[in-house]
Amino acid sequence: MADDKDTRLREAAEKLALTLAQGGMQKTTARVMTALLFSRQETMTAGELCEELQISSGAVSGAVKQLIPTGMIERVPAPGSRRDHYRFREHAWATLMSNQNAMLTVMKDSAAEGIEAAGQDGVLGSRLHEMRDFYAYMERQLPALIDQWREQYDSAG
Amino acid sequence: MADDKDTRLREAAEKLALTLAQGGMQKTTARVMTALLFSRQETMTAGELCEELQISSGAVSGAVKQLIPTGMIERVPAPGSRRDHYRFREHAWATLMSNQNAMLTVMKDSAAEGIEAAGQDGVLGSRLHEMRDFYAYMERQLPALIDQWREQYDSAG
DNA sequence: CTTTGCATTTACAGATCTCTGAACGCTGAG
DNA sequence: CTCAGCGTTCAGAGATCTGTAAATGCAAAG
Repeated sequence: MADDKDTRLREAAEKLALTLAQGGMQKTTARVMTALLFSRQETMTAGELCEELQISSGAVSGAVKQLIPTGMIERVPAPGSRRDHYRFREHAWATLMSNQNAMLTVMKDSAAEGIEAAGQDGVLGSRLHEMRDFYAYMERQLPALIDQWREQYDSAG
Repeated sequence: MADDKDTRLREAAEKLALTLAQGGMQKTTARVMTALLFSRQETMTAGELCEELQISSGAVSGAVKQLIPTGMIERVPAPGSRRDHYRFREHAWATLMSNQNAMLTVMKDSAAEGIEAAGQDGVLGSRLHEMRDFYAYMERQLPALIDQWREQYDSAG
């Protein structure tokens, strides 16, 4: 029974990992992330990840190396143990979306660069103008949206 | 002079393509997209894309095949010419962001699936609960944000 | 109906990426 | 100071992806 639910959990994790992989994320990286996300435990060691996902310790090391800088997971100091413990980070989703803001900035800047070279006129000018306007708008509004969610979520408990 | 600006334009296009490629988009697909985006012309033919990007016609065909379904570019009926003309689509950015809504739904559903299997309690329960709440919120608010931009942009002209 | 010009498809080759297994290095225990 | 137990790094094998060139398909023009 608990075993059955565990199976469903593992399947859900793998399914999501596959979707994320389609969307550009490294396959193993995605699997490590979803394994931590769908784990019943608070944290998992590298060894546990190896066994659960049937991958080498080198692969885990590499995945973790990609995940930590994005803020999705974190290394947890493990007193009394030499093994590294990893945990899916609190508010990771909000962090992830905030990181996407960087991409919005890139897009906006790229449009601005084009306008600088081509001017505001003509087909190209208006195309780039719309692009710059759109991303400037999103760049301003998205963080506000995330903050709103935080407030709403914190107050609702 | 115009040549100089054209160079800057082409460089800006390639630079953005590279960034998009880092973010998971196919390299050639990204190059085709940015070539159309930064083109002075309203539309470009497949042949022009081949020459500009120094790639085969097969590669163009493949890239276009990926780009059209996402709504980023469109095929333009070319009366009096057998060549296909392609154009960067109006409001493509808003479309692109709307498409991301599908991903938000996937995330929300995945969280819900996990909760169904694991319940709301425990570490896992609250982790998934936060995830579901966050994505449900974004799924509702993002389309509204895009609409707001449209209104603002249309009225400002 | 044939020809012509283009787009598309496909098989293949080349490049790239990613994992594994082993060597290496670090840190804490004894 | 040495050993044990990890994590990390690295070279190489394997798989995957992607672009090219050629064959194929299709549609308009003559």
